[in-house]
Amino acid sequence: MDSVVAREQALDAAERLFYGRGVQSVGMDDIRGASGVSLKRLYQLFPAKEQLVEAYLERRDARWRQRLAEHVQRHEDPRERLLAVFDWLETWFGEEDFRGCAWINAYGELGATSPRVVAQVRGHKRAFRDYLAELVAGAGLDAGVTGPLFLLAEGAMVTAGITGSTAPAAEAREAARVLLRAG
Amino acid sequence: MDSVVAREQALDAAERLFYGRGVQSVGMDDIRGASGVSLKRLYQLFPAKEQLVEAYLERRDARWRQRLAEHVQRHEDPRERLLAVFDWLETWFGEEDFRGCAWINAYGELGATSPRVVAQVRGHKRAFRDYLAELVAGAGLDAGVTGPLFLLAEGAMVTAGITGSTAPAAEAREAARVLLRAG
DNA sequence: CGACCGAGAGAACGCACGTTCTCCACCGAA
DNA sequence: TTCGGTGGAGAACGTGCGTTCTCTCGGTCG
Repeated sequence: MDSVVAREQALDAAERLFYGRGVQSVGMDDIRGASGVSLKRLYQLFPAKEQLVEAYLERRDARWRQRLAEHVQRHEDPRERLLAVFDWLETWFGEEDFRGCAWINAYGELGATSPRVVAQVRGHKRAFRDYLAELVAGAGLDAGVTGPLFLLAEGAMVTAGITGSTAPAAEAREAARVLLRAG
Repeated sequence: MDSVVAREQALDAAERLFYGRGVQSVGMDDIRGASGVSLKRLYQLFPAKEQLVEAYLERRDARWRQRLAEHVQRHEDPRERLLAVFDWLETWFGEEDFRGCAWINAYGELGATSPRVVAQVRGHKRAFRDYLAELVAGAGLDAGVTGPLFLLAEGAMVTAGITGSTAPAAEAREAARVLLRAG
């Protein structure tokens, strides 16, 4: 059935609007207007707004990690792969609609009131950290460098979002290079 | 007049509630209930909720940076002072009501809709970064290490908030130590 | 052809909340 | 004592929004 199409369209609109303007300032009616999916259908697909938010974060998580992995896999050298993470952050930060990390923003907006959103955010960050750990292991490095690399990446995301600059990615990459050499 | 007292009480309540539950889920009536300051008075002191939010962030910024500086100043050695920043982060993360960085959270919640809040957040982060730069200069280090130290601190704040653990502070401190040695 | 079923448009409902207004009790001055 | 004004409690107002309901219409099956 094309309810799967409607679902995709709803999620497309939700992602664009929630990410761009924040969750709370976007009404279900805005989603309907932007997606062309009627309210009735929206509530059939997602029994409440919170579930739409959850689905938005979930789908974005899958896509985000896949895009990152695709970029990283283009490199052969295991150490280059680690640094490629920061290169990818830079291209992400430079995208026109970049407005910071969707999960960090969602945590700031809903972390105090929605446990389900908190779970999504923790899941996403854990997955990202695990992915870094894989890359670290693949490069034969001490597992202890995973934490610092993760913190550098998180700091870069937050700072790029707040300042609207891509520079934090290069800074983080440079710091990562030093850490890998010294650690 | 004790309008200055009322102002302090209002800001005390605002800080407790806004930080603990997020800005949007706290109503002006909640502020009144928690502060004992009547709505009429609240609106005399702050013409709109947004200005109360602004004042909350501003006062918290002053206090936050003073607490940090006080802790750092207890150390003599300039390099120790830099590391003391991360020690202080750890005690901050361990406070009972810690819910992440108030400015990062505020940016996530209101960054898309309130330019005044964005200005507060940028101002706070710039001040923190400038303070780190001072410490770096005082230790006779290359100014280029300021950025990485800042990113480590930001990453630690965000991660401590999301995971509810103090561990990111120690991780960041250790990474900072390595960077200072290797840079 | 006619009756039913699904879906869309959008009105309606209930509630929350930012902001303002009303009413009244209190207190200092003439 | 009376008058004016200050401030508090809380009702009232307007709006926005999450969610549900109604009405209508097009299509499909008997």
